[in-house]
Amino acid sequence: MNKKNNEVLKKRATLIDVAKLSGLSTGTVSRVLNNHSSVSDEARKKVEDAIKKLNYVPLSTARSLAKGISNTIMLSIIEENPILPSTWRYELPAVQGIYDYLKDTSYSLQIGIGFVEEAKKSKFFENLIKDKYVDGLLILGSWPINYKSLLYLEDRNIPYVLIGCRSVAPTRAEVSFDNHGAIVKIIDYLVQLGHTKFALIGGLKEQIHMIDRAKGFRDALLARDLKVYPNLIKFGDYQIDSGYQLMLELLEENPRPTAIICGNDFMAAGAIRAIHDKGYRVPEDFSVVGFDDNEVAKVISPQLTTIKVPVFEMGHLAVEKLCSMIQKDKEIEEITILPCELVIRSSTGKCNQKEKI
Amino acid sequence: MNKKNNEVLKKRATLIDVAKLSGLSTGTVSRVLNNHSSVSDEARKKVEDAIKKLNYVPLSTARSLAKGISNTIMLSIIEENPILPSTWRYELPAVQGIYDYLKDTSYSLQIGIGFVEEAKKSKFFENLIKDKYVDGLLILGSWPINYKSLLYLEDRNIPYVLIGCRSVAPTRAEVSFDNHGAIVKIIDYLVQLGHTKFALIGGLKEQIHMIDRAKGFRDALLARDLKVYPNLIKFGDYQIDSGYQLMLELLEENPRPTAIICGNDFMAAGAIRAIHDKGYRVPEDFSVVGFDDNEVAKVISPQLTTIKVPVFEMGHLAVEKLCSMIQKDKEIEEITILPCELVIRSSTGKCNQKEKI
DNA sequence: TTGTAAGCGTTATCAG
DNA sequence: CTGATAACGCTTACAA
Repeated sequence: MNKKNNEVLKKRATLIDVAKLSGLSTGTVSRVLNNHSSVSDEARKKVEDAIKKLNYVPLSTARSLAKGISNTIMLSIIEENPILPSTWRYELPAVQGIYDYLKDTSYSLQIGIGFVEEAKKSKFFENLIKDKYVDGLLILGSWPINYKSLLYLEDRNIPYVLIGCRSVAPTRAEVSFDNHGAIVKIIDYLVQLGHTKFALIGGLKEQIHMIDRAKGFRDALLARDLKVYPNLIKFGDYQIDSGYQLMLELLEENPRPTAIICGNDFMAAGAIRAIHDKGYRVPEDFSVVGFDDNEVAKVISPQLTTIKVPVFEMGHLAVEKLCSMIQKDKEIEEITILPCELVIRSSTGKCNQKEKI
Repeated sequence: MNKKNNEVLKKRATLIDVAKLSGLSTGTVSRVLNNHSSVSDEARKKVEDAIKKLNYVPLSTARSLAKGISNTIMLSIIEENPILPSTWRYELPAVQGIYDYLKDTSYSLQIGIGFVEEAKKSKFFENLIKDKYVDGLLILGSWPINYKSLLYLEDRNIPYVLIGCRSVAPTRAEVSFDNHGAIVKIIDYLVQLGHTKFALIGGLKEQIHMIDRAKGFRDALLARDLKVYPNLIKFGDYQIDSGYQLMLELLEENPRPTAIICGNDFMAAGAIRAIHDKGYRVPEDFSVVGFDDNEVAKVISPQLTTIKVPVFEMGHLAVEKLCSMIQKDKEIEEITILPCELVIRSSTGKCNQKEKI
C-alpha cells in the first residue's frame, strides 16, 4: 500500500512511440518537434495528435546529446564570506530577472554558489562546471574575477557574461550599474541644496563597486571645484556598527562635513544613529545618503535618501545577451552600464551651516 | 583576430579517447569512472593516467541518458506577487543551505520560480518540469500547494520535499519551522515579564505560517488561562504601513494590549513607529515582538526582540532528505519541524501597567 | 578481470 | 516531403 505498483507506473512515452502511433517515421516526428519547415500539414497534424494522446515530452538529455548542446545556463553566484545582509537583497532580484527571461525559452537555469576566496583561484570556473554541461555562464559578484579562471571558459568556448563584476583583463560582455554616475547624481543633488563639505563612509575598500564610487566621489567634487578632504573619506565593512563608528570619527574631523554619503543603507543607518546619539539632527545638521534602497531605508527615521540599483534589469539584460551569444555564435563584446535612480526621502535637506570664508 | 580558430579549438575528449590512449576498452574505462570493484589496479592506473592526460571529463547528458537518471534536482520557488521584501531574506538562505549540501554530491541544482497564483493551478508542476529532466523536486513557498499539481509528480514517481509549505492532502516529506512553538516561546517570555493582555498584528491571514502562528497565539494564551481578546487580533499584509495602521487601531481598543506580537519585523517596525507617534514608549508602555530576525530588527530603535528562523538548515535538511529518497528509492514519509530561536533585544520589557481587577 | 556490443532517446544526413 | 539509419557519449549485460 505504501509502495507504488511499479508495473502500473506509466513509462514515459518516447519519440518512437509517437512515430508508431502516428504512422510516421521518427525523422518526421523529430522535424515536427523542431519546427522544421519541410513537413506536410497532414503529417504535422498526425504527429501532434499522437503527441497529445501519449502526453509525450522530449527527453532533454537525449536531445542535448544528439544536438551537442545542453540548453542549460549556469548562474555562478560569488558571495562574500561571511555573507553580508545586503547581498541577499542584491542577488535574488538578479536571479529573478534571469529566470524571468529564461522561462520563455527552452533553457534551464542551473545555479552554483562560491565564496570570494574560492573565486580567486585560477581553477574556480573549471571546478565549477567541469562535470556539468552548460551552454553559457552568468557570473554574479562584487569582486574582481581571476582572469586565469575565465581562460578555461575561453578555451572551451563557453560564452559568459559578468554581472556587476569585472576582471583585470578585458572580458567579452559585462552588465553592470553605474556606481560612478550614482555618486555624481547624489553630489549634484546635495550641491544644489547648498552642501560643500562632503564625507564618504565607504564599504569594503577593495570591492569593485566601492572603488568606482570612491572615484566618483572625488571626480564629482573636483569637477565642481569643491575640495576633497582626505580625512573625510573613510572605509568600513558595510555593517551598521562600522557606519556608526566612522560617523563618530567624522564628527571629530576638521572641517566637519555637512553631507555624508554612505556605502550602503546599513552604514547610513549606523551613521544616523551616531548623529542622533551625539545630539544632532538629520537632516537639519547633517544630510545622510545611503545606497541600495534596502528595506531599512524606509524603516529608519528619518527615512533614507538612497540609490536604487536596477538589479532585476541587470539579470534580465545579461541573460538576454548571453543567449544571443550562444545562439548566434556571435562574439558580442560589450559592456553595458545601467543607470541608477536617486530616491529622495527625508535624510537629506538644505545645508544650514553658515559658510566661513 | 576576433574569432577564435575553430580548428585549434580543443575538442572535448571522450571516453573512447581515454580507452584508446590507455589501451583498454570503453567498458573498463567506464568501470573505473563509476568505481566498479572489478577492475585491476593496473588497469585502473592506466585509465586514470589517460584521463588526466586528456583532461577528460564525462559528459553529463550522455551519462544521464545511459543511466536513466538526470543527476539534477530542481528547486521550485513559489513567490508572492508582488514580492514581499521579507521573501528575499527568506529564500536565499534556503538556496544556500541546499547548495551547500549539493556541492559535495554529483547533483546539479536547477531553479524554477513561479508565483503563488500559478502554483494554485493543477498543472503547475507539470508545466514546470515536463520539458526538464529532474530526479527530484524541492518546493519552497509559504502558501498551500495545490495537491492535484503534486499528483503529477506522484504519477511520474518523482520524489519531492516541501520546504516551509504544505498541501491540503498529506504529502510524503516536509521540512518546516515551528511557527506555533515560536509564538508559544514569545508568550512564555512575555508572561514572565508580567504581560497579560496580548495583541496579534498578523501578516497575510491565509498564508500558512500565519495560520499556524495565529493558532499558536490562541493556544498559548488559553493554556495559561489568559484571555483571548478577538478585537486584539488583526491581520495586515506584512508591510510597514499595515503594521503602523493596525497599531493605531489597537491603541483605540479596549482593553489595550501591553504586548504586541507582529507578523514580521517590518510590521513591528511600523507598530513601533505608530506607538512613538502617539507619544508612547517602547518597551516602557508597550512591548513589541517581530518575526524573522530581518536586518531591520537591528536598525530600528529600540532594537527588536524577534524570532530567528533556521532557513539555511531547512534547505540543507530538505535536500538531504530528498537525496536519500532518490538514491535509496526509499519512501520517506516524514514531517520535520525545526525549532525557532527567540532573539531578545530591547523592544520588550517588564509590564508596567497596573492590573485593574 | 576484461572486451564486445547493444542500448538510452534524439537529431541529422542521405537517399528516395 | 518522408524514411532509414548512423551518429551523440556513456553504461551495462553478456561473453570470454
